[in-house]
Amino acid sequence: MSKYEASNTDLTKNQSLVMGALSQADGPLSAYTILDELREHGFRAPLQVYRALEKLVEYGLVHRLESLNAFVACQHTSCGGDRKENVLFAICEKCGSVQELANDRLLDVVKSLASDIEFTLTESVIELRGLCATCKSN
Amino acid sequence: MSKYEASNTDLTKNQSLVMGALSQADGPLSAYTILDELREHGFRAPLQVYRALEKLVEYGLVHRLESLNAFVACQHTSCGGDRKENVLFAICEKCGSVQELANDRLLDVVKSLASDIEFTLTESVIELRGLCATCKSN
DNA sequence: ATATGTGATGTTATGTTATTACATTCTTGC
DNA sequence: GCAAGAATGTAATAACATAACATCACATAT
Repeated sequence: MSKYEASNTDLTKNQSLVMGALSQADGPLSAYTILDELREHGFRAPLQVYRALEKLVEYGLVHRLESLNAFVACQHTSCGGDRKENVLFAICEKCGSVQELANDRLLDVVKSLASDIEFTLTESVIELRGLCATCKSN
Repeated sequence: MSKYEASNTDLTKNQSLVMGALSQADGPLSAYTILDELREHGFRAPLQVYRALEKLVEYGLVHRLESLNAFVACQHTSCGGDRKENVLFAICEKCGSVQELANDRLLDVVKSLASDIEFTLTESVIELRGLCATCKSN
């Protein structure tokens, strides 16, 4: 049973549909792409997607990629709602694939930097842009 | 003489106007805010702003903040066009202020992470969200 | 069983950010 | 002068996101 299915019980109908679309996708999707995919399931307005995404992000099941204005299903067991400083993404600018990484050393550095300037960290947006291994070698 | 004025010679009229707006601002500005500020100088369409911003970002005089869809004047002597992996921003969610930091330790970690997954890094987007020292204490 | 509160949903309209397409003007080197 | 390339002007449209308000579904207290 996948993480998505395990959490599914708690999701509303719209949330499940959006989660399903993101889980099946092989990369990030924009809200409007999700909307188009879900029209056959009765979706009609962007807000239906955005509202579901808001909750899914809150639950840690979905991440928003700021540099793409897109959303991607969490690739970890779960990110929970409380570790928004600990995750980063490597986004391939050729094939569009996204790898999600969690790294404590990075978190340490980020926290230390924040502390140097007395900045109280609530969330960190870390998105690496470049070429994935596959695209690099092709 | 400020960095902005020093570089000014090489900028076109529209680029100078946009750079001026960003330099005078005490924080990040959206492209449309810049447009409104420059209407009195003859600006009429978003593209005039976006085209100037594109060049200014290329020259390293301006940074784009992905999590705000906004732009901010570079706070360093200059960022050049070639160090797009080495800069990060601390964005206060209360007052909107932005601090620009350059940190080699962070860069090392990011490079090491990228290398772990054989990811070829071309740019890194690192934006810390939280409260600045001033807002924290008030 | 009814009332009421809360969260989710539906719908329309609108606001905000960014780009496409094409015409014109301004430089710069020859 | 004049050709090539950069910058600009303008209109239209695409893409992303939210406001405002009505309705529905369901839990639970009376």
